[in-house]
Amino acid sequence: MAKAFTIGALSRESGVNLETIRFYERSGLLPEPLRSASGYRHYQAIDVRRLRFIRRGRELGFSLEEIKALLALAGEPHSPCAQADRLVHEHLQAIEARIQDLQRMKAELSKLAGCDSQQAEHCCLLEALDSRECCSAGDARPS
Amino acid sequence: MAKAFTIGALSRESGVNLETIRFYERSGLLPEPLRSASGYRHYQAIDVRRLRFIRRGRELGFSLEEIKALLALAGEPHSPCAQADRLVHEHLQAIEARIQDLQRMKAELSKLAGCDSQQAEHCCLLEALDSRECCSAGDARPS
DNA sequence: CTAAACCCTGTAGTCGCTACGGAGTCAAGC
DNA sequence: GCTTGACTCCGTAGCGACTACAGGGTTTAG
Repeated sequence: MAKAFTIGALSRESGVNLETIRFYERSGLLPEPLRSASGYRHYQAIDVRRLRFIRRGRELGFSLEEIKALLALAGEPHSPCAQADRLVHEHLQAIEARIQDLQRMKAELSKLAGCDSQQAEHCCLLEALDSRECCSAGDARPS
Repeated sequence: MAKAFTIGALSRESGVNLETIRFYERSGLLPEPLRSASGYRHYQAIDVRRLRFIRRGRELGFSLEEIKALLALAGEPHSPCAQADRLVHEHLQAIEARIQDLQRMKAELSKLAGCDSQQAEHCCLLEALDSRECCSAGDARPS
């Protein structure tokens, strides 16, 4: 009755790479599935759901450890979800910090871009890396 | 005359971890330095400068391979800096893409945050991971 | 002279996969 | 029954950018 999937079918169904599925099993994110006589893994619908959960978590930037924790929380129907909420908030903060980081990089890089000197020794871009000064700084050379 | 640095001094001077310096040497970013009779590395001021260049590149998010390329360009005084500029532009695009990515994550996570159900089975947060639906979706529960 | 601080090499761990090699298994067509 | 091709198995190694040992040798200050 219950439809069984081979690992290839599970991969197609869940959108998770086949080798990644085996990796998740080794990592303890997926339980060890039943096996056929010849040792082939056999999965059920619930595994598709679990894998999609994991995939979605990855798309949202959670680490595998965080996803493991979320899965454990989801499996405990009577535990409060405050912990899950805390995980989300921490993760949000990490993402915001990362965005700040990248925006700082972007701003600095934008200042460097557009140098078209014909000689590397006058390239404000390479100089900027050298000296932390940018084209627009006091002793800038014409570029 | 030329002040020589041990690896520890170079580390303090450049702000790059001592083990990382050795790693950069193995990776071909730093030339192999002179050695004392007992095998200790001896560095010069130019190495401090080179390491700072690398550090600055890392702060701007360049990969070690990209930094290697930039260093090569900086060492070629007569080559045009157009190549360096292209590297910077490509890197800028990658950063912008990454920011977009993170902002998408942030937006989705923000929708999930704030659930305070007392039971995981009603936690919109975990459900959202399960079903791709969020609290604010049609069948949202009071939270 | 001794102890602390430094340095050496080589190797293994992190994270989240991905890719291989070399084997065994299964289903379909002839 | 036999072949072919697609699938699966396992174990291991690679990526990038470090970081952290272990188990030694060296230098320096008191």
